[in-house]
Amino acid sequence: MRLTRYFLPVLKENPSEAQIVSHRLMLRAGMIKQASSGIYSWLPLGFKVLRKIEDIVHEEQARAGHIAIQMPTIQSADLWRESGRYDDYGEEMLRIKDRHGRDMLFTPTAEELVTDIFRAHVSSYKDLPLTLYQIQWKFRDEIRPRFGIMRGREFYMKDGYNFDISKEAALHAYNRHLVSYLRTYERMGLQAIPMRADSGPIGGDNTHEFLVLAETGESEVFYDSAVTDLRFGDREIDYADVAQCAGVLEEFTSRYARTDETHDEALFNGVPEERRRVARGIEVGQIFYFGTKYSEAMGATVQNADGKPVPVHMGSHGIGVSRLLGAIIEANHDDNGIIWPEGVTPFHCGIINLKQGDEAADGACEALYSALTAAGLEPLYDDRKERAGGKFATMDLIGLPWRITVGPRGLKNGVVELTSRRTGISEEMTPEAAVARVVEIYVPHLAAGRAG
RNA sequence: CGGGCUAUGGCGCAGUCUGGUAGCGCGUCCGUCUGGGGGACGGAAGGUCGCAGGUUCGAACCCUGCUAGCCCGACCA
Repeated sequence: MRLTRYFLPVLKENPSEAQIVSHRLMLRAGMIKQASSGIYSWLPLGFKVLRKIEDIVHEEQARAGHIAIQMPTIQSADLWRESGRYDDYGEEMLRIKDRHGRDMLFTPTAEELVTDIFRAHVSSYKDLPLTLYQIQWKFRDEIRPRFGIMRGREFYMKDGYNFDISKEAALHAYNRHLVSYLRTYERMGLQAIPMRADSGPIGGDNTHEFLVLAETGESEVFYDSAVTDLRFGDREIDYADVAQCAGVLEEFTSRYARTDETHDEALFNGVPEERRRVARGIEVGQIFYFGTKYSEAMGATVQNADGKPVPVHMGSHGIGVSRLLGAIIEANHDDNGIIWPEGVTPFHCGIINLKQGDEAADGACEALYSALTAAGLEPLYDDRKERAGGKFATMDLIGLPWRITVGPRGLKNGVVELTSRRTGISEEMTPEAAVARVVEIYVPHLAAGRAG
């Protein structure tokens, strides 16, 4: 993309409404625009990152054997009355009446609808296990939206639902989700720590929240610092392997790690003092096993091997897709702007032409642009007739992890400059070497996507 | 939902107390000189001052009502 043809309305000054860094930077980098309280339009740069995150979630869901569907945002109240949640959910649920006066609602989650789909079409244990998921807009009418998209009213969320014949099978699904979530977050450059959590209105006993440590997090968290040393890495995983998935769960959840909701001071004191940490975290996902709560209320049964109807065991699992943008920025920024992890960056590499109109500089930039594009990468070429300072400031603000700087001075010696946004370290090299290096950097990230 | 506050050009703000031609900085557009971290100079566009009513010869400013948004708290993925 050439910046002169793109739509990137960056702001030099901080909008007064934004309090936390991710909100400020998203507004300044021209990623979002508030439409009303807690509701945002996604501008090109923000939308691009949102889709990158969404792609990673889809890829990892597919890898775990889960199946994508799409359910409506506006639902009839009838199903919600059937489960009893129409009254339980409270003011947070946005209720709407259609022209006939029928009660409708804007979905805050979809257990009822997916259970309705299931009971209509699945009747045999042979069709299990089954996990259906969607990535869809949700609405929760927060009393007080804040922190930009981190706590908006409208938000984009992956919600998945597993259907299994037994508690044992459903717990495997639970473990499988935990594993797939660890992979998902790690691909986004995030460390999200599973912590024992509270189930809230979803119900159920088994539940973990995934938290990204950040000073601006809304939850107070207590953990054994040993959990921050855990990495999923590139280990091979067989999602059908019950013992292996259970092993990962054990590895990642055996140490103390809880939010303030479930914090137990006595247990926490059992952690060696030098490893006890109290911090704040942003919740970016949660997994639940809730058994037969919805299947019994809504009659979602299958016939087992003996021909007897039994209610299915279910769980639901969410990833806050739009919220992840905020969490990623909270965890990856400096005074000059965002620093995108390679896995989610809107463009792989920036190209700065220090002297637009200079024949050598223009030509070298065009050649770099073509070479990167041909290698399957998306560069963002700042071809504006701006001064160098302005170009650097914009590039730093929008946070592309790699930047190639091209100027007449360097070109006289046959070199351009490759700079890491994260470390600030620059290296001079030939344009060909710079392209090769950038391509090499992205090889694992592109491969991770294809493998899904 | 309690408490506090705000609304003036795309963004940040002054002007309101004390009514009298709507301003500043940044950004945007045009031009010239520039050119390796937001440069200089010259020109220009852009605002029914959140909405409705009232007071007044005259309202961004005073009065009444409404709406929207922000912050703290409780709540929450």
